Amino acid sequence: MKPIKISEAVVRRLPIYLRFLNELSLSNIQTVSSQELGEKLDLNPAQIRKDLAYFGEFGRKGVGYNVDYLIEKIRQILKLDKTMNVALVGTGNLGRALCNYNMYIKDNMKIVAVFDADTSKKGTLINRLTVQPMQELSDSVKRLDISVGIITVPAAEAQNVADQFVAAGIRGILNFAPVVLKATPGVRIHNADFTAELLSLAYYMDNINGSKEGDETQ
Amino acid sequence: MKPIKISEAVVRRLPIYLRFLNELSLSNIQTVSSQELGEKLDLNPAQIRKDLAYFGEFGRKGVGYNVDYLIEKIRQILKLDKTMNVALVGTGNLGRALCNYNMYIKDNMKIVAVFDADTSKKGTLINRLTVQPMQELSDSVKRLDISVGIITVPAAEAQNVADQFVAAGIRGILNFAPVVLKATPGVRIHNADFTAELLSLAYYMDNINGSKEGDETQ
DNA sequence: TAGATTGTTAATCGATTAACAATC
DNA sequence: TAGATTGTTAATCGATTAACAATC
Repeated sequence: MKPIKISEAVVRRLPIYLRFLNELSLSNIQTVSSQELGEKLDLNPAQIRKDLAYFGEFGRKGVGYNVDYLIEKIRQILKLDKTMNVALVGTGNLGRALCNYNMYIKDNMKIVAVFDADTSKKGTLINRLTVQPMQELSDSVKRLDISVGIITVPAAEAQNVADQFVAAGIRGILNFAPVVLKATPGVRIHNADFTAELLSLAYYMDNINGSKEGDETQ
Repeated sequence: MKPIKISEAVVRRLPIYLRFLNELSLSNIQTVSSQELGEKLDLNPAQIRKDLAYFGEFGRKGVGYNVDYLIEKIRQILKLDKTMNVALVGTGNLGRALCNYNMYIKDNMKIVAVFDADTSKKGTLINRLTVQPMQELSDSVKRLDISVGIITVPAAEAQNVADQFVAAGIRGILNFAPVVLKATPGVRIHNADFTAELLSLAYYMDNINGSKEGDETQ
């Protein structure tokens, strides 16, 4: 009832928790404290407790969190119980790799349709999916109940693809192209921007042990 | 001289600025204001001015920023003038895609060596690079002056690979595996974690227009 | 009971935004 | 000169951390 706004930072940490909890569960560990989670995930224990407390009282004082129960709860929060259908546009190296991946995405999402603007690729098979031309995108999205779009086209074409996704009624986009995309407010865009990660990595690398010498910029 | 600490958030925005400036430069646009940048990049103009001002006075009051000059400056800040050599471990779909990519990485980084723990892959060619066994990693890193490592192995093996990178003297790691890695303080780790992006995307997608109904968690 | 650990409030820290004098 | 826009300080906002009562 109380409409407490949950910050993005919090939501972004949930998958990190979930992953590690899954590891623990596989090792048959039944209980974990915020202290232990914090150590393993490089986070402050208080932050972890606070994050989880936004969604309910999942722990037991003096004991900690039940691993499997917490997994179940986080999966509910992230809506990983229901599967979502995904369309991917752009069958370059990265796009094809993602199609073949699929195991990772399987957690709750499944690529069910693949598109490419290059009509010469029409009909090509990628991991049992037939590459379709862009003209079929809107129809397929509706017919296959696709709610998420993945963009793996060159930067220059990404906004155009995003527009087509939005027009087709998609509600979430995972964008691998190195551009800032615009969409209507109802559509959520997440960026998987490893080129930016690589560029900013260089910034931190010249200083051997954290201190800089002779750098005019600082 | 004054050792002002520049926050991560600031450094992470620099590549975003750089990209858009490159677009402007290609369109022969010579000047841009923080206002225009803000509109295109969905950022507050004051934030952009503040970010840039950490590194120097790059703009002209009443005029704006000279596009090419700003590009040059940001490239200096991010150290994109010098090329860095990169090693990649894990020649699955994603690893191979990245090797074939390379154009994007070319900005300042070049994959010069590829490794895989699977010895049956030894000698395989990927985009003109020969897959090497892990035993050769340390030697190659030193011989080829490699300073960055890319990890595209399964989660379970990622920490082991990271440890080997660190032992070999690498100073920056781009990690694609869905785990939190530990490294010694001198080594910088950036995560390219699209599976986490995908998981958190689902969270935001059930609410058609931002308001939720009947959700017990909030 | 004593020890441990949560959930939560309060304190701190940091980042974003607003405002405006300086100046092109 | 008038209009525009920076660089920067101050105000605001939000997120992280510390602290501790509640309680298992």
